[in-house]
Amino acid sequence: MITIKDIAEAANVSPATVSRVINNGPKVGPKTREHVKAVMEKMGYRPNINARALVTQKSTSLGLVLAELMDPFFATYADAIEKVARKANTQLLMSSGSVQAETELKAIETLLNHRVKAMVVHAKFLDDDTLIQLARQAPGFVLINRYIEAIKHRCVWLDNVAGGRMMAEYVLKLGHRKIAVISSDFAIEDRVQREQGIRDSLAEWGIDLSDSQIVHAAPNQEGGEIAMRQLLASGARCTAILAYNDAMAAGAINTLYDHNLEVPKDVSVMGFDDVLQAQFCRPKLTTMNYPIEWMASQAASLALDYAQGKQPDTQVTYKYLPTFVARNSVARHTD
Amino acid sequence: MITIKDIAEAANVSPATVSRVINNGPKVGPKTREHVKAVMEKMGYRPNINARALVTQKSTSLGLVLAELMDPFFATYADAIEKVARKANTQLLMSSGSVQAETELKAIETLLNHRVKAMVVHAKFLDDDTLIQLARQAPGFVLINRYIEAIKHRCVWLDNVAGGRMMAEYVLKLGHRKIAVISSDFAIEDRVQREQGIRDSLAEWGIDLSDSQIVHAAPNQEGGEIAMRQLLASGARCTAILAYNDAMAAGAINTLYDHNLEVPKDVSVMGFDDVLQAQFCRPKLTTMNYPIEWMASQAASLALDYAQGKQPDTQVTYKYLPTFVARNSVARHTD
DNA sequence: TGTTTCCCTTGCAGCCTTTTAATAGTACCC
DNA sequence: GGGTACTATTAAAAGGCTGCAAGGGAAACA
Repeated sequence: MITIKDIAEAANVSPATVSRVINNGPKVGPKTREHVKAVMEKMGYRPNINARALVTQKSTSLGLVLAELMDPFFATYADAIEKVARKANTQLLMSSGSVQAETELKAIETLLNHRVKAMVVHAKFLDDDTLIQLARQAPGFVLINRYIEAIKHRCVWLDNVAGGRMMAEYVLKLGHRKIAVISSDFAIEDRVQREQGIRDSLAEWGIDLSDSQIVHAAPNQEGGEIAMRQLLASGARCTAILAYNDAMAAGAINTLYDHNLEVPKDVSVMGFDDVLQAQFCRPKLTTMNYPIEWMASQAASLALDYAQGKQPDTQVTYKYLPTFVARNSVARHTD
Repeated sequence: MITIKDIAEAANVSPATVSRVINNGPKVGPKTREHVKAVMEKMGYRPNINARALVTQKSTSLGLVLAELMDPFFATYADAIEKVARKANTQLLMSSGSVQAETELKAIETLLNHRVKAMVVHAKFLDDDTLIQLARQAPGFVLINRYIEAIKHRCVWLDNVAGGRMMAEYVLKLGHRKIAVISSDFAIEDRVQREQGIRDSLAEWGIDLSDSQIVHAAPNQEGGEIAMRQLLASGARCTAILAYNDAMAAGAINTLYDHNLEVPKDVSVMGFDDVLQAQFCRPKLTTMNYPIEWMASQAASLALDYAQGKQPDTQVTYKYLPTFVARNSVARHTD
């Protein structure tokens, strides 16, 4: 592999000059610059990013931690980050596998070992203290979909409680009173918060959510199917189902169809996230839009900014609200 | 940031010894090893991957080039690669944006600049010669979804012609004779090959595919809708539609519904790829399964092997065949 | 012509690791 | 106790690049 030294020799200048040409630095005469460029071109020079990272003490890549690319939610998230990275002329260093505390930690540490200064981290299993401590090690460490007070200016998160409330209020206003919840069985705060929001809202209308009206299963389509079957089997009659996400909602709809119940005529079903699946589903899902694209963009920009030494704006907070998306899976309830 | 030298000092040994402890190298006494380990733990040492990459002359990361993460096809592809990477204990260095020759080239060059030895490349726009030349620069350069004779042992590809044939044969055997094709308008070989396969098969049955029976549009749901509208508007009556991919098939179905045509009762529609969407669609899509997961795994393993100096097996070829997936969007045709 | 100024260019040190060749140390055998 | 045969350890160089401080040359001025 051909180095900066080879170029310097071939062009009859010093490595330092070549370096400056490469980095478009100042203090290089125009004719020298052209000449060096020509030599580089001719010899097919490739800067060694590793050497550069070593000497400059930082990696140009943007780190990314997520759970699983197959999940359309994460795909959207990763895609948004990637777009920011591309615009900023850096690549993504991806550390996937955030499905349990141990792997999550490993993913983040890998990025730190690479001396990545900017990273967007999706971590649901590590505890607050660990994350705070890790955040200290990279100036551009930004947490997405999670809020930790001590590092709040590095958190880009969704108000899940509000999201839960919005779901419940919507179906309540449409006349539904018998409401069931299909939630995730993952031990993460999102689901607890959304359930909380739903409970709060129902309580305000004087409705109590009994244990039989809330079932937990894996947060995917199959889980939705299973949960719905369980709900039907338990005999709990309801006119509206609030699902933890679109996949579960889609699963619930499948099961309902199998039981000859039409959506939304007989039962209304509401999703969350508004991933592509919500539009492919029949009927198209009424759901809450999780503005993950914006959030991810925001998080990536923030990470890049902090990595470059920008100080956090103490005024701003990066809390996002889901927005309501009306489609065809929820209908007014009339007796 | 704390370095190997700091550890060496604190532990009263030389950097070389520390290095050997880190890498589980030989020639270190057990008590020294333990001691050094303890010091590293205590001081929170993090190996500098960049320095390591510089001295060893290679990056441990696995490179990945693709078009767009949002596309479920690519998400599946990336996910499969990521799984292999994780198992091999390396991270992904992702260079996205392979949507035109220029960005494709840039993506690959970025990886080469990182001295990545293993990479899986999805490139549809660069010409053969350029790719051959680039492949020379990384021992573990593997091309996916493309076949180039000169570097065939580095190509993991799908037989698209055979795929096209299979589609056509299936609907022909079900009695369809009036067949239309909704294809992509991208200038890539896949679509040409699939169309070729379809034409070949039809020709064997004495059927000619007229120009009015094949329309091109963007390879997504909207493109499918547009193409289908165009087809209907042109008055070309047909009983079976062969789509370039599942998204286009789903779009076509939408348009058909809008025109009060039922799928598959009135018109059969067949997709390609078998992405998640094929299952979410109503009716569920009959389609061709593109074994991208297996192919991606294969490609990643191959890349890693080659990067480690393994010689290509000249006997083996990495051609894959799509498989037929029967669901509910295609029916027998009866007059 | 001699000096100053300014701009362009260079030499060198340093970034952190790995690795090779050499050294110090230990154990063993005769 | 001197020599051999290892083993554990170290010093030093290398890897490619950047950035600082300093050097060189030419133009401009006196």
